[in-house]
Amino acid sequence: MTDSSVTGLSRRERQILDILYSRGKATAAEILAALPDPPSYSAARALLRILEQKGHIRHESDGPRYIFLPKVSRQKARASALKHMLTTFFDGSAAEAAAALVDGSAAKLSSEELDQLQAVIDKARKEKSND
Amino acid sequence: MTDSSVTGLSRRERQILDILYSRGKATAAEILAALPDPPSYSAARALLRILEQKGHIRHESDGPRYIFLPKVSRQKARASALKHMLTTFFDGSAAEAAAALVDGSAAKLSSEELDQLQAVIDKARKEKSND
DNA sequence: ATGGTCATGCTAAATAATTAGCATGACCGA
DNA sequence: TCGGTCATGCTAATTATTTAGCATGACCAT
Repeated sequence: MTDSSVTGLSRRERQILDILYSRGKATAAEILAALPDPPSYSAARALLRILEQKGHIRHESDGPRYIFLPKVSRQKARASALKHMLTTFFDGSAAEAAAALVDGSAAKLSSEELDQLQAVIDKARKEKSND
Repeated sequence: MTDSSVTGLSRRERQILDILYSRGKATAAEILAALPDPPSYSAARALLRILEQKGHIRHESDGPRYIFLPKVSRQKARASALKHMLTTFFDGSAAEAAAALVDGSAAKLSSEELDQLQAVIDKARKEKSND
């Protein structure tokens, strides 16, 4: 896993890739609309071409237009993003990060969500005893 | 909270800010050493000057050299980074993100850490009942 | 006190990123 | 079938970023 998957992207490239990861897939027009401080359509297209050429995204044809998708799965991208976040902001501690998510003002978890998370913890405990 | 705090940085600027957030503070030489594909010392210095001018970092004097620090607290930077990560990779769900942290291959949590996290969840439940 | 080391600042050049312009082709409705 | 709309691709120019070079000053050891 190269670090350049994160650091190797220019600002616009990142913005576009973020949009694609949050939406799963999108047309050029949708991406343009979602871009902060949106440039011309041409500019967006050019970026998409570059991203594709670099191997970060691919496209499918949907009739007259293209649908763009990330080439690396959301799962994998997630994992590297989390890892990067851990080392940058949490001294590598997943526990602290998880706590910040539950505790943090950014989130209000429902009791259902708390239950789910509880289940994940219990599962982790169980797996631990099987070592 | 402007989005540009994230998207408004160039590649090198981000790399440097990440280093500063992960270490808390650093000298120019340390930052240079930590940079991926490190440029010249002069180049690193120039970036630091720009970041300072843009208001992202500041410096203190430690004898003959400067110590650079982020201007926005780690806490706040954390919060925006988490938020951004949630919307990009977890459909805004903090619960899913927390689960990924506990469950994910990126992390092996100790039972102590699991206990801590458990406590945070219990606390959240309790606060919920006080609504 | 002189030369080496290590820090700083500033500036200009090279490189990379971003942008818009224009050409082309498919399709649909008048 | 003609004209408008909306896609596409390619290319060149602008703008931003990144880079290294050089000057200066402090400090330490010879």
